[in-house]
Amino acid sequence: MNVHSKTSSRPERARRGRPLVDDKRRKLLDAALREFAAYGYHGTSVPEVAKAAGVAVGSLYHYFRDKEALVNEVYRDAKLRLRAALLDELRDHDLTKPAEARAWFGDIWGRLATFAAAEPDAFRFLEMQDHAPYLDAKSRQVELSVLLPLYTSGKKLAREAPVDVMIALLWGAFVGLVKASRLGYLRLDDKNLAHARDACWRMIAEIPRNRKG
Amino acid sequence: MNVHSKTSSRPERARRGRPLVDDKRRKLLDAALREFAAYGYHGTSVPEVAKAAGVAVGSLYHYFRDKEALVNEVYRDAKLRLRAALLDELRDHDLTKPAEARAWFGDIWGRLATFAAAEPDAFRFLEMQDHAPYLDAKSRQVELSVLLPLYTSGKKLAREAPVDVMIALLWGAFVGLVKASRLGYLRLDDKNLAHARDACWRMIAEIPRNRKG
Amino acid sequence: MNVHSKTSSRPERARRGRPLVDDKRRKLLDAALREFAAYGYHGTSVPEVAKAAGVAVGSLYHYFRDKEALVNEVYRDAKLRLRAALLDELRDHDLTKPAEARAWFGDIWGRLATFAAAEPDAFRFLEMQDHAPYLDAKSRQVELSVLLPLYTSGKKLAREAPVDVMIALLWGAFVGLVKASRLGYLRLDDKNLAHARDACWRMIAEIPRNRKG
Amino acid sequence: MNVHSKTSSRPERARRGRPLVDDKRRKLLDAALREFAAYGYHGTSVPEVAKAAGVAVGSLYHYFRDKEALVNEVYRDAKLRLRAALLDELRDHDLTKPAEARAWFGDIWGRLATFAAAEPDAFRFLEMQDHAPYLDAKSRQVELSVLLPLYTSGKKLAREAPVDVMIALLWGAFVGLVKASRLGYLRLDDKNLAHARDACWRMIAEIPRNRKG
DNA sequence: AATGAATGAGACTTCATTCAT
DNA sequence: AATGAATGAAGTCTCATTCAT
Repeated sequence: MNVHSKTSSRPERARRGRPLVDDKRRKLLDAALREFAAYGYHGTSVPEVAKAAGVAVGSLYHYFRDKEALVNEVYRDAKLRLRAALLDELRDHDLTKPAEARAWFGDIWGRLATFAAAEPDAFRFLEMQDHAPYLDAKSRQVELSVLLPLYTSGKKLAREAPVDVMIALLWGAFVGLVKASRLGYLRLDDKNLAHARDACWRMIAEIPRNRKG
Repeated sequence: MNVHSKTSSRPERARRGRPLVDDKRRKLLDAALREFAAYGYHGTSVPEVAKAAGVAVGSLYHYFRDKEALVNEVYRDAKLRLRAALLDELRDHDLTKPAEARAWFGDIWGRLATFAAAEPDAFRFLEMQDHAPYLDAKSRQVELSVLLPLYTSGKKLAREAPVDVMIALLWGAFVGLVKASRLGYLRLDDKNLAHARDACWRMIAEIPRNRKG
Repeated sequence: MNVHSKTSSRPERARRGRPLVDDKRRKLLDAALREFAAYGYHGTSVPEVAKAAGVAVGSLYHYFRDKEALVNEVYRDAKLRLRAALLDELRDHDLTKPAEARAWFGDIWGRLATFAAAEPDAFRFLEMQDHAPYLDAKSRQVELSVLLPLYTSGKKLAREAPVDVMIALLWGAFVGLVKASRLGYLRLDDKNLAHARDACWRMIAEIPRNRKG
Repeated sequence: MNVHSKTSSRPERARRGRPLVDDKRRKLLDAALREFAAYGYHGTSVPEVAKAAGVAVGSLYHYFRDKEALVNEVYRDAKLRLRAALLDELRDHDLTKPAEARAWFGDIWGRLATFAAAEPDAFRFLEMQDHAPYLDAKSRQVELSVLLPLYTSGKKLAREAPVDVMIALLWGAFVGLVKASRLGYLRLDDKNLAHARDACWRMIAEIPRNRKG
């Protein structure tokens, strides 16, 4: 069920004695993500997380200093998986060529859609609320490591419009789409996804002025 | 009792005996909005709200049955102000005519931007998290009363793309913009707002058919 | 039963509504003193104190920020009563005259004995352990306000021996006496108290050298 | 590494294979004494002790049934070292002769001072609090084995004053001295120690009868 | 013998809610 | 209407102790 252990933040240190089989740490991260995604940070209690992970409360505190350390690890864990889904092995494009830019965008969009579908909890948690109040420096670092590559790519694409604005709009649009789907306002099928993708491409791809002349 | 019409929190009606100055109910709604916007529903305590309103806890419970009733009223209060800001006295347009459609959109966009700037707490609260878990029937009714007019207008505008998808994208894009601004990723000045508006218009305005011909 | 309300640290601010009759704050301080005296700070739980005071746990936190604030207030409360018992209305003596010095000491000793008998919990608590780890600045101030007058008086009395040493010995001797009595090693009756008083007087009253000549 | 091994609870039996260096039991007793002396019984956690001893928690429970058994062993261990320091090889005096009595007292005092200086943690722990609540029968036996010889010697010395009172005063005075020194109220140098010794001698040495004649 | 992950009771503290004044 | 003291359930976290390895 869980395929993303590899991207966990803890290095795979050599184990003595205890088997990796029933990795309580992993179970706790997964359970916490589910609960936080469903009820928010403040709406989730620590015993709730422990129970969902099938672990005693005390054990949770063996792996995480406190509740805040737990959210931070959950956050980084999810964010890093999002980054991987979005950026890993992304083909090198020449974004100045319209056709390649379009293909690049289609790729990104597909990855986003795949991630949102494969890991609804991770996506929901990452977008559900202001994490700022409890994120630590390390988590903010991870946050940037996702944004910066997007800005860099965006720079090559943008002509007039400010990249930051375009990224905010695009990201917000996709989040709005998923949110509306979750609330039952629409169905996120392939057709709708394609429509949305094209609409978003129109949004960020400016019509070249000189093309008209 | 309180209709909070003018977008401002204080209605202007003529008072007789009791001074308007001490409208505790209004103070509580305003304070609660501020706190909920800043810390979320679960992150805000009832005594905190009472204190921020300069009112005793007991009094809060005189005006609102419990915390849940309070959020619901805060939610409706804010949402109705948003609806008013968005839809009140909206000129009747013939959305099938491109120019008028464009003007209509510009109007909507301006109203949104004005609301987000004038009532940052209301905007933030309304978009900050999943309210579903505690919203009652009446609140959901209000939610719909904002969405339906948009859908209706959208229908007239849309040709191929599904309205629900377009609304979700547009709404999400604007929310993303404000969120990015709040987090310090960009500055929401007139120039950026205009860029964003144009980009969003490109997103929802479909390519005219005759262009293909 | 409780005669020391007057020395409580809280000023007698004008009360509205609620009666002073069942002063929960006072009850909590008294109960806490009893429990702390019996089991020590770390050996006493907050619910234990609340229960002993006949009050709900939550109420305790209404009066005291946390457990540490509680001990500090208990400490100051007890220490101030000790100071009052020891120093209030102490007659002015000319400590350079042997007879008056002796009378002064007899007075002090009697006051100490009275206090230890009247408030065994207060005496035990104050001497039972190192309070340093949790005492705040205000409490340390109170601590000094008891010691300084003793040092001042001691200065007038002492000829050769260092005052600080003499005070430490005297204080320790009395504490040892009370402790031994509590542990059942001796009975603290008037006869023994008189013996002890005379012994302690011999300890601190140096034999004048010139008397021999 | 450990200077008080001689009085340690472990007899010096001839060792074969395992080196004495890694005597975990000893390390645990020492670490526990340090922690208990610093934070008290209830203020010290078992994992804390294990960590300070450089030993796993599980191992601690291999050597001591539980926390209470541990304090009891620490208590006896320290108390026996105190007894040894105080009474071992104490010369036989004829305490009825004033000069010998004085010498005997000087010896005792010196031993006390040496012990307090050499083993501050042991001294502090033994005097820091009421151990009664957790001491078992065996520990109380040890307690008596220190007191009884003192009482016996005291009997020979005392004429009028009750021995128990004198011992309590003397012991308390010395404890008060060390405590005041630890709290920074005075410096425990040779001069002050000599002053204190003389003062205490005055306290317990009764005025010769013939002075009255 | 040794380890330290695992446990759950219980510690400290907060908070939604009530109610006497 | 208004107050805020009072309550106890529930939240976060610690700790003595056990046990598989």
